[in-house]
Amino acid sequence: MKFLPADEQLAILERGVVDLVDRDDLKKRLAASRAEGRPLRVKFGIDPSSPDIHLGHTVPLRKLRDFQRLGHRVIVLWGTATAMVGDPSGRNKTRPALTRERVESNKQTYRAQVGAVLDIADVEERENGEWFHQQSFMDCIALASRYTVARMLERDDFQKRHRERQPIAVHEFLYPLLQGHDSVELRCDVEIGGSDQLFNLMVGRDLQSQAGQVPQVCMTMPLLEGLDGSQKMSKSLGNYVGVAESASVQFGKLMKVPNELLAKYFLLLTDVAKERAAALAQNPLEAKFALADAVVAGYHGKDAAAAARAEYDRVHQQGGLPDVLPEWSPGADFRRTPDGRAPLPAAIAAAGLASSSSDARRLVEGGGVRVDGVVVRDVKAALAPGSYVVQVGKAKAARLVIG
RNA sequence: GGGCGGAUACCAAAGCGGCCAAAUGGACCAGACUGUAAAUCUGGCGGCUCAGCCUUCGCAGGUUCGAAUCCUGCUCCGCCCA
Repeated sequence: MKFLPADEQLAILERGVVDLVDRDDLKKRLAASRAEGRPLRVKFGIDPSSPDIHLGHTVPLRKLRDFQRLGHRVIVLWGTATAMVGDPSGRNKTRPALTRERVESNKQTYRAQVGAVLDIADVEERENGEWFHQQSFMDCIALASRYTVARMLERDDFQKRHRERQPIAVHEFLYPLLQGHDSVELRCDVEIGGSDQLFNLMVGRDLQSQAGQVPQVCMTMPLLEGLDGSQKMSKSLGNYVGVAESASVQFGKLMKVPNELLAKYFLLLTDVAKERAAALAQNPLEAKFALADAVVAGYHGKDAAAAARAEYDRVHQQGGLPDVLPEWSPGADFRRTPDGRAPLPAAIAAAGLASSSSDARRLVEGGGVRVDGVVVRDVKAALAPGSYVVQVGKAKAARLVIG
């Protein structure tokens, strides 16, 4: 493996980072690695605590990919042990512990999605259960003895919770130690994490030096705000773009990114150069198209991205229909009118275009429902046998076939 | 272990015997406007065979013609003292 000169690598690796502890150290290591032809060991820990990953998770993953492309050894550390503790970072309360089975199944779905960003075949996959599931309680005490309460309390979120008299469970104090110990076990040169992870990463340095290793370089990436523009992207908040979502869904969602966030999304989710992103920013709509194009192409390919764009154009700018129209027909238990027609609200709900027939009824009353392109406001409307295209709002549509 | 306070819809938070499917704000949905997004305005926001009916206000009982509102027990949470 031939490595690029250290400063060239550094230029790529520095893109988008928040903290780099420290830069000179990284540069030296890159130089040494090049001289010796030895790749750096770069760790990123993932606790499989929720089943799907979204663009927010891909920010550090993309950084790993940079390392991977530069020829370094990328280690994805599955936190099969730590997931059961729960990382307290950025949380204001203790989170529920997961079962071992749950962790394992989450890991499998995660793994497939991580492969969309990294070359998974060329990743060293490990899990911290390898060592933690073996260790005894005495080992745990030994680990705990390496750090003081005062130092643990330096952490912002612990400090805050302590000040506000929010409970901090004792095992939460252990989390940073576990994560740090992983770096010792793996002899990491570099660890990557979200910017809320800096403390945990730094603990790794301390534990490494105590173990006689050279402390790792810590690199943190920004947390990505979701589509609402304010809160961290998360599935539970519904402001996310999932890695596993279809091209047209991803495209549509990315077109909803707040203008203010465009530059950040370009920086962290695409390889588009800063200058080009700045030039694009002159025209937010075009910039957004370019962003959606770049991201969607990364997960689904250029053709799918182009198709998604054409579809978006048609659906949102011309009020047309999506490419894929789900089809629905009434089942045997669907209640019809005496003359065999299908009541519109019930059909809309059954077809999944509304959450309930009451909801569907309100949508009809509110003028949000079109049948074959014509707004229907009559709640009592019913569909005679035949085929209809029913649209709810701009983006939801289905073909209803009444037999 | 002792004392006090609280549990209301997705979240926050009013209501404290009938006028309560439950004020208000946020989130969300639909409409208008807009080349995207934002802002603004309008309507909606438990369910149903919908001018009516049914199920909700931590859980289980009780009082009452009538309970989210009163009583009893239970569960959980917060605060204070030890």
